Order: sequence, then structure tokens, then C-alpha cells
Amino acid sequence: MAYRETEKVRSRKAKTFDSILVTALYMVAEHGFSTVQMAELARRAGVATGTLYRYFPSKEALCTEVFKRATEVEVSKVQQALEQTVGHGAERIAAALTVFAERALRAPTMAWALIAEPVDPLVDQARLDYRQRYARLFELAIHDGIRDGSLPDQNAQFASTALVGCIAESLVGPLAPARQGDDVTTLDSAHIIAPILRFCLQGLTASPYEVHRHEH
Amino acid sequence: MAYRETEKVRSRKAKTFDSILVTALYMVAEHGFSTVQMAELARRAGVATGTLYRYFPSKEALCTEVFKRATEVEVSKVQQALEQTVGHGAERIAAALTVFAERALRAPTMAWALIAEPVDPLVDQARLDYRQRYARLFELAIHDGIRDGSLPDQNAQFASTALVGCIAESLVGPLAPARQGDDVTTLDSAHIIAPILRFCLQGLTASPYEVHRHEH
Amino acid sequence: MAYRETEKVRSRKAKTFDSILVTALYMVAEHGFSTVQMAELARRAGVATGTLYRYFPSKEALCTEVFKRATEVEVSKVQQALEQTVGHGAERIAAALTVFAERALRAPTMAWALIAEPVDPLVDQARLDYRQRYARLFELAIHDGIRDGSLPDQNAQFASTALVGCIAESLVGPLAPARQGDDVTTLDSAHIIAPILRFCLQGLTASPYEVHRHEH
Amino acid sequence: MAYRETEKVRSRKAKTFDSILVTALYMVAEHGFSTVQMAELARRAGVATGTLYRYFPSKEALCTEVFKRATEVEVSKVQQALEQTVGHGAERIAAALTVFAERALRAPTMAWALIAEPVDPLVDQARLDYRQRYARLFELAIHDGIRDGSLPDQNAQFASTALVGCIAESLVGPLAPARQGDDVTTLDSAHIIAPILRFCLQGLTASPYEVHRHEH
DNA sequence: AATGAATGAGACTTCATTCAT
DNA sequence: TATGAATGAAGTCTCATTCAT
Repeated sequence: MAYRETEKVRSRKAKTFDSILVTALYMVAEHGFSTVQMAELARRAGVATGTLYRYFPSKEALCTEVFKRATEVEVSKVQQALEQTVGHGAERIAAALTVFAERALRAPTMAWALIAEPVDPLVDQARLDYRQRYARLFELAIHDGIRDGSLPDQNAQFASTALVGCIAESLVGPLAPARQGDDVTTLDSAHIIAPILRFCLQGLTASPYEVHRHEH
Repeated sequence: MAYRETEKVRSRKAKTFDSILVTALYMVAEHGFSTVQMAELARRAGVATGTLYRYFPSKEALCTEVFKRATEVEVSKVQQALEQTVGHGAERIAAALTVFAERALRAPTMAWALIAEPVDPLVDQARLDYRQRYARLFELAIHDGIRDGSLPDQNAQFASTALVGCIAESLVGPLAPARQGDDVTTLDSAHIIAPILRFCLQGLTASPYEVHRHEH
Repeated sequence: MAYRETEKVRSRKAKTFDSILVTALYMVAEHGFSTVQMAELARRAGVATGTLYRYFPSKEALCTEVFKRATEVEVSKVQQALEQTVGHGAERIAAALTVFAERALRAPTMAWALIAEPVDPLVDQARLDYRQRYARLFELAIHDGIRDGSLPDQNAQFASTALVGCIAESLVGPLAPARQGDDVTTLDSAHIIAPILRFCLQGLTASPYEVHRHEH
Repeated sequence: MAYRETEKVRSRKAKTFDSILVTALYMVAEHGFSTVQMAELARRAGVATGTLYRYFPSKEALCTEVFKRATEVEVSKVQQALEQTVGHGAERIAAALTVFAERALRAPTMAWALIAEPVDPLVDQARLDYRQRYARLFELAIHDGIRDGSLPDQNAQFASTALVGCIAESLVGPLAPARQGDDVTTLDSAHIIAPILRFCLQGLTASPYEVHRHEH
């Protein structure tokens, strides 16, 4: 007699929640966050607009959740690459960076949305949080590298942050696109990943004294 | 005297026209077409919103003009690569494809805007037109290749269209990814350009009878 | 040739601005802030909804302006009463309090809107600001009263703040309406203004030592 | 047994009914009818939103019931004043009017909600009905006054209606102030109740020939 | 009978476009 | 011709009401 949230209801709610999130994920993958419209999302997810607001307090919150889901996958791929690659620290870091870059270049719209698209403050905050997540993963690997001798002793926390900034901004950096005065059109480049890798690993391994050596 | 006055006016108008177009170009390069707002564009170009409509009948038309200007540069770069590369037809085509891809990957926001961003129908039509422009350039080069023996005899018109579709969609295809049903997250890849090149050139050179050979 | 904001345009804009503000003022006077709807306001003011947003950044800002205009009138009435009443300080303060209360009771909806209606944060901030305005006016009058001997020596700043709180909350206080547990319906009272005046003036004149005297 | 069960159920239902109504009453007393929201009301009453609709067909009907409960109390207070005041008819009417006005001024939010707040048509209809209730009470007292000589002979039905209109509109009239064209801000007044009383009693006692006397 | 998830009309706000100056 | 104030369709979000459980 009294109402009980049956298993059926719970399951339906979970399904609706996922349906909204997955549909939104596809929309972001198609065109980025800016083209996600609540009415259209509701239509595609097969619910009313009001329903969206039963599951998420705002569009911003919904997009933040989409961002987290998508980024969580990327983080875990990087983590996998770090853990499962056979080799010493430097090699494992190289593999992880490569995985990150390749996945980004393979799905550039999604990557652009996750890394560079202008977004609401809440989503931007999530970006910062995930940068830290990446940094911690790299930090551990750098410590391993120092222990196994593949990397010189260094401040791993600083280095890991630098790595994250380097890989993200290298993919995004060229995105950071054309301020007034630049030549928008004259852009030439070699391959993307190789130089990034080279720069990152050189940054990790070229310890100060090595730099000095080169001054001779 | 009347003529001189007209000259002055004409020059001033050309200047305003260019100012609007260049300012819009920067805005597209920054965030894509979707973030171009007429009021903001007018402000940055130093004119009134009404003035924009003296030079362009609509935002759509203005964006189309911006698209054409930007794409024209890319076309000419490809054309240069085709004309100035030393070597036979296949090599020149490879160089042109590389130039196209490298430039796109170097300025992904602009590339995404030109190739993949959802845009108004008029701009989309311009996209189709430019695909033909690219195709004609490649068509000539394929004919050269056939003549110099670097490419087997084939339908150059068809092949050139295929080339354009291949390079564009290879860069964009993963961009407009994630149709309902795909696995958005499981995307692994090797480098971007190399496999594209391999595929395109194999497509141009692997003539039917060669295919038959492999059947043995 | 070049556009100039003519006197005509400037005048029309001022008219539109005033029309919006005055129309909103009437709507507040009719039903309070909560029933002001932008579409209806635009209709009554004879403009498009978008026009409202050319003159005010938001409904909240518009309501704040309405609040300020209406309250400014009340402040000036109180100021007049303080300045123009013949008599010593205490009498002038009594006159000012009476003017304030009478005007409030004469237009209770407006008074309720200005003093007690739940409103947006920006309007609430304006309320605080105006309380200070009132307090400063009373502060000067209290100083006068001390000088002319009609009031005992006291901290005028504190006293003026107390006065404002007293008069506002006395009119509102009974408004502060019925928390769970109170008897909502059993409310009896004598006249409104007389007891408020008595309390306020007693507060200003009954200095500590007088209080002690009564203890004998 | 079946009967007993029904009794229990009936009692529980009555309790829920009352709980909803009392909770709503508090909400009206806090901020008026416009801020009553069904979801919030359900939460505070400890039931589900759907339950509200088992007891009331609509928000409008619920608010009407709240209105009736609250107004019923006021009517009975006026009735008490009429019945329990010692004195002749005119005095008893004066006492009743005073009670009504004092109670209203003591709880202005509630009074405003009951008398002047813009409400749904159904609630407005209830307002009209209660005006008649008040009028009948006054009508009886007027008859008494005529009998005991404290009031001149007159059409009691007409006079009672006038009384109700007078007291209500005197409190509210300035409330629903400010029609387009009025001076919203220039409102001065003496005490509220005294002049209302004077006007009402003068209306009841100043018979036509008395009016003629003043013409001398 | 009670529950609360779902609905969708309507509120506030933005921005491409028009037009009197 | 250039201007920018004015317009109103379309977007996000709220809340009274419905209905499967």
C-alpha cells in the first residue's frame, strides 16, 4: 500500500540517467559542449525537458558530469599504459603520453571539447581537477623512473605537472588560436606526437649537469 | 572630380570590408563559427552592427565569405605543394596531402571550423564547392602521374574525389565521431598522417590487377 | 552623414527609460515585486522585451532601480520632516517617524514591497544601503536634540541605527509572520503609530540614570 | 470491525487533511499565496505531492480552503465583538470595525493575502462570499441599533454592504494604490483606524435631514 | 490510498536582424 | 551611407499537475 521504490523503478531511473548522459556524450562528441541544447537533448534521450532537471540541477552540471565521464576514460587509459607497459619508468611515461596524444588526435572534436573548448566555469573547474589526476599518475611513474635509473633525480611533483601542461598545451597550444596580429594562415608543422614526446622526455632526462655538458 | 571622390569612397569601403572580414577570421580562428556574434564582431571591427549588413546580407553570407577566404589559402598551399615539389606525380600528391594534414593539425580549431564544425547551409555549400576545387587540383596531378608512369592508368576524376574525401574525412571523420551505437571511448590509433598517406597512395597505385595478384 | 545621437533620439531614449521605470513602479505599487513579469512590463510600457534588456541588465537590476526610485522619495520626505518641522530635536524626530509610518500605512502594498517583501539579493542590498541613509538623517537630528537639550547626551550613531530598526521592524515586525507554532490568527493590537512613537522617544530620552531613578 | 477500520482511516485522513491545510496556512502567513508551492508544501506537511491532489483537486482549491479557514477566524472575531461588546448598536459596530482593522494591521502580510493579494479566480470568489458573511453580521447589528435608537432608521442591507466595502477598501484601497496617473509617492495620512471609524459611523448616523441641517 | 518520477507550458534572457535618424 | 536602438524568436529553467507503481 505504501509506496516503495521498487527494483523496477530504480532500474528505470538508472536507465533514464544513463540515457541522458550517454545521449549528451554523443552530442558533445559530435559538436562539442556549446551545441548541447537542453530541448534537443531531451528529445534525443526520449524524455521531457523537465526530466533533465530532475537528474541534473542545470545544464552546466550536466555538462560537467559528461566531462567527468569522458575524461575518466582517458585517465584510465593513461593509467593502463603506465601500469601495463613493460620497461623502465621513462619508457612507460613515453607510452602513456603517446596513448594520450593518439587518442586525442583520433577523436579531435571530443578532445577539443575536453581540453580546449570554451566552457562553463563548473566544467573548467573539473578540467583543473583532472589535470591533477593526470599529474599524480605521472608523478608515481617519475619516482619509479628515478628508482630504476631511467630518470635523473628530480622534483617529481613539479615534473609531473610540467608533463601534463606540456602534453595538453602541445595539443591545444596550436589551438590557442590566432590572436590579432598573428598570421593565421601561415602555419607549417612536422608531425605532432614525435616532437612532443621528444620535448617531454628531454625535459625529464636532461638534468642540469647534462645541460652544462652541452655548453662545452 | 566625381570620379576621384568615388575612388576615395571605393577605397574606404574596401578597407571597411576587409576589416570586417579579417576580424571575423580571427574570431573563427579563436573559437569557430558558432561563437561569431554580430554585435561583438562589429565592436571589434570598429563599426556599427548596421554597417555589417551594408557589406553582407546576413551573418550566414558573412561567414561564407570568411570560410572562402580561409579555405582559399589552404587550397593555394596545396596547389603550391603540387606544383613546386620535385618528383613524379605520386610524390607530389604525397607532399600535397602532407601539407594539408600538417596545416590542419597545426591549427586544429581553424581546421575544425573549416572542415567539420556544424555550420549554416550556405557555408556548407561552400565546403562542397571547395572540395571540387581540391579534387580538380589532384585530378591534374594524377594525370601527370599516369603520364610519368608513377601511377597506373585510372579514372582520374573519380580518384581525385576519393582522395579529397579520404584526407578530409580521415582528419574529420574521427572528428564527427560517435554516432549512436559506436563506442565513443575505445579509440586507439597510431600516428595520424602516416596511415592516411599510406592508404591514399595505396589507393592510387594498387590497380585492380595488382589486387588480383595478391589473391594467389 | 555620420550618425549622431540627436537631441530627438536622446529624448526618446530618456522617455523610454522613464516609461519602463514608471510602469514598473506602478506594477510594484499594485502587487509588489514578485508579480512584475518582464513580458507584461514590456507590453504595458509599449516596448519589446529585448528593449528592457537594453536599459537594464536583468530583472533584478530593473527592480533594484525601481526600489531606489521609490525609496528615494521616502527618504526625502523624512528629510523634509526633519528639516521643516518647527521645534526641538525630539519633536522633529517624532514628526519624521510619524511621516514615515503614515506614508507606509497609507500605501501598504508599496510599503510592504519596499520593507518586507522577499526580494532578490540586489534589491535586498539596496535596502541595507537605504537603512544607512535613514540612520544618518536621524543621527544629525539626535545631535541637534542633544545640543538643544531635548535629548540626553548619547551615542547618536547607535541611537539612530536603533531608531531605523525600530520603526521599520515595528511596521514589519507584525508582518514577520507566523512561524510554525505561533497562533497565526489571534492577533490583537492598539493603534500602530502611537505605541511606536512612544517606544522610540522613550528609547531616545530615557537615559540610563533615569532608568536607575525609577528603581527607587 | 469493518466500521472500526473505517473510523481509524477516517481519523488518519482528517489528520493529513488538517496537516496540509495548517502547513499551507503558515506559508500564506509568511509570504502570501503567491509563494505557496505544491512541492514545498508537500515536503513541509510530510506527504508526497500526489497526496495533495487526493485531498484537493488543485492548488487553487487548496488555497481557497486556506483562505476560508483563515477568514473564518476573522469573521468569528468580528461576530464576537458584535455580540460581546456592551453598549448600543453603534458602539458595538464601532468595536467590531476596530477589531477587524486592528487585527489586519497586526498581521499585515496575512491581511494583505486575505484582502488584497492578487489571487486565483476561485479564491477571489471566496472573497466575495465572505464579504456577504460580514455584511449579514453588520446588518443584524444595524437593525439592533435602529431598535435601540442609536442609529436612525435606514436600509440595513444596503448600509451593511457599505460598511464592509468601506472598511475593506479603506485598508486595502490605499494598498492597491497607484493606478496609472495617480501620484504614487505623494501619500499623506493621519492615523488609519480613527478616520475609517469616523467615516463609517458618520455614514450610519448622518441621516439625510442631518445633512440638510449642515447646509445652513 | 500513497508515492514521487515525469511532464510541458510559461518565465527570464540572448542575439541576429531591422529601421528611424 | 553609417549608426545603434529596437525587435522578437529561441534558448534555459521552474513548477503545477499527472500517472505508473
